[in-house]
Amino acid sequence: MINCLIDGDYTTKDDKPVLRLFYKNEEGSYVDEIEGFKPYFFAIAKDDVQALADDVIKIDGITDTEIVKKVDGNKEIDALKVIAVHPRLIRELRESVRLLPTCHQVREADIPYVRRYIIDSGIVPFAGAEDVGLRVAAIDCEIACVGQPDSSKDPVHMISYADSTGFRRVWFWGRGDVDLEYAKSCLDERSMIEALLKTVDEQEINILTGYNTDNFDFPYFEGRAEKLKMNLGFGFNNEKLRMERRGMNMGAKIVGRPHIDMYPVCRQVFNLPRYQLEDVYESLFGVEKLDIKVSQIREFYNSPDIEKFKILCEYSMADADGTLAIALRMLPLMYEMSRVIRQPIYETSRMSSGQRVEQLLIEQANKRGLLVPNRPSDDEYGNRDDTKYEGAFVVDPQKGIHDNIILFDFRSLYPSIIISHNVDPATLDCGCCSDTAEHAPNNHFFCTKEKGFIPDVIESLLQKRVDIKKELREETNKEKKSMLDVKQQAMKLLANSMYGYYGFQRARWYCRECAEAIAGLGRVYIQKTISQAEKAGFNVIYGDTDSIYITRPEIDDVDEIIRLAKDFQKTVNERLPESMDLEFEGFYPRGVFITKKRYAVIDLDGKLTIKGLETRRRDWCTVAKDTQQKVLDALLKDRDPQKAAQLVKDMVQDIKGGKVPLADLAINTQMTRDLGGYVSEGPHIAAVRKAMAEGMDFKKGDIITYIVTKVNSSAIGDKAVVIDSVKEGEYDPDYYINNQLLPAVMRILEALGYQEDEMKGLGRQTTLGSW
DNA sequence: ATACTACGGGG
DNA sequence: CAGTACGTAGTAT
Repeated sequence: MINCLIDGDYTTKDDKPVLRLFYKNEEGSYVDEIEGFKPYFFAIAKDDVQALADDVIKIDGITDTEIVKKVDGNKEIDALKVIAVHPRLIRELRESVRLLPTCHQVREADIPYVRRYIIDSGIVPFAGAEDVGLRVAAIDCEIACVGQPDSSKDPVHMISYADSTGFRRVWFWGRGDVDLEYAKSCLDERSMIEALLKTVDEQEINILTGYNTDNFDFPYFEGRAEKLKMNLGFGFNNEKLRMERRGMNMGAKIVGRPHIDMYPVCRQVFNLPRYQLEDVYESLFGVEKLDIKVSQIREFYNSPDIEKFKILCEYSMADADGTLAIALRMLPLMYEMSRVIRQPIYETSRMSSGQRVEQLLIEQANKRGLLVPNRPSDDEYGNRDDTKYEGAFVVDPQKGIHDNIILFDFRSLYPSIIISHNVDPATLDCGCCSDTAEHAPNNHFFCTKEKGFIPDVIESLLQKRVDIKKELREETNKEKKSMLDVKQQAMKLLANSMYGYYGFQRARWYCRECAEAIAGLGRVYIQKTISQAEKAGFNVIYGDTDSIYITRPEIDDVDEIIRLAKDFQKTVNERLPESMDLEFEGFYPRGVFITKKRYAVIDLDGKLTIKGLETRRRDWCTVAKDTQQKVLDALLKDRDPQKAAQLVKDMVQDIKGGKVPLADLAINTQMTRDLGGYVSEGPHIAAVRKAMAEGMDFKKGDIITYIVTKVNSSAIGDKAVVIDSVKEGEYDPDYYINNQLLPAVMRILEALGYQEDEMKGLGRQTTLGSW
């Protein structure tokens, strides 16, 4: 019988912690309660560990101490294991211990109780997840409101639901039945929400998913539940939904029935210019998902035309269906990640790659008796150098438009470098190998006698990956094959993150010298690869750290180019050590390269990858965003720089002529605090102050929509006026040309030899035609 | 020059 | 709840 751990938390009974582990097996779901696991951390003595032990045991709340042998960096030491009554006391206790005169420092005092238990117990979360029949449901809600949805006023009007058993529903209220099989009319908002809760429970759902549900749907539900005095028992045994702060975002935590928001997962795994549900769906499945404009939700919900209302139902259903499809594709990767880093999926799915690597290292360190380094304090963090390493490989791009581009990726080279050179903070510049070890270009070297911890961890990851790939080759069952493929992907993602982790300023195992050494050593391989590419007739147009873009300008036949590139890749990989791999990342029919870190390429499906040029934010006006998009389309789709330049010139004239509608010039910025809370006030707040003087009302959380008007002042704030107080044509053309339109498009057109003055109709024609 | 504030996804 | 992102860009000061 496989018992698959899907979640865990703890409660308190008689002032003692009780772990609750939520499992699913073939027979159903159950909870395992565990008592008696005591929280602990470590203390290191100034000089006398026994004296420290004598002091520590006197502190209230500490039940026991134990002197244990631990390895710290490369020294073996006597550490004091400090055992406490309850996890919630740890914060205070670690301070008391840290301040003892006999104490040098405390360690591992910030590892949450449940995580610590999973590490110590050896339990693997999501073991057998693919075999116990986990049930996944996706939900989505619609609010038919004017302006910003506000949970204290606007009710939820529609909820859609789709689960992995094939059950689908759209619930709504305030309208009569429609002839759609899945659509059900409810009495009111309350009974609609109750229908959702009941369905989740009756369908025995294990994993709840949604899209941006952490920051929208669930907080909104919570606001409504407060208003309606309802309990949101989304969890196993009706455990309540709980919103928690995770950094600057929210996390919707549902105990026993983990909620996985697909938005952060997709951001992690895919590289797209935008991450709207429609974008992700299309990039995964290659077909468009039904989509309607936000303003149409209210229009269709209130429309007397039943057909329009039906479109709204279909749209809502498509959102839940689409989210479920994405979840079913992505969750296996998250299950495997959870298994490898041995953490609950709620946390795993929301971690950055750095945090995942760190979690793996914490688990592995514990297994090997190594003390985990502390996280850097704010001071240490600030002092860690974030300038670019000298060793990193970046070349200035060949500016302009290029055709038929191949992207190769070196990221997979770095794990092998870490292993072969034994790159680790504890082996760095050891006392014994200065003469014998090979020195990296940054002049550092690594011990050749003692194997480092991190190289060892990566080696076992890569070994596992080799084993999985072998299994994969022998497996014939399609489902099992894809399961194995996901597993090897997880190993690769973790192994490939380690280089970045060394340079990550918040890392416990931060080591700038290590990151620099890896980049420097990698450069040798990269440069060798580049000269091989050039020898093979390729033109290297851009390279940055771990990737190169190459072309064959003289060949027109795309298949031929791809064939040559793959031949080249094969030759390179044959000469590389076995564990190293140059990867074929993609083929792009066209790209425009501007400067380091700034370029855009288009793939065969017409999808753009844009780096360093993004203006797709609500604090840019539509004119700037749209014109930039049109410029990129003209360059990448039509290969027509003159068309790109002309449409910018035309837009400049339109703006100058006062012809652009205010809606296209509106800038949206959120008021994130109360008026009194600002130290520095941006244009949106200046606009709010003016509007309030005229009797309008604004509050924290509102999105301020403003126009920059013609006022004789150099401060943008003086010119900013909320859109309702501005008449058509009363905008400041200079601002929109110089601060919105041109910044957005010139970063691209510059690379093609165009200058600002020319766009404004001032300068002469310069290098036109030569591009 | 430095500090502050905002962006993403969702309706 | 033993844990509070992230990297970057525009504007104010």
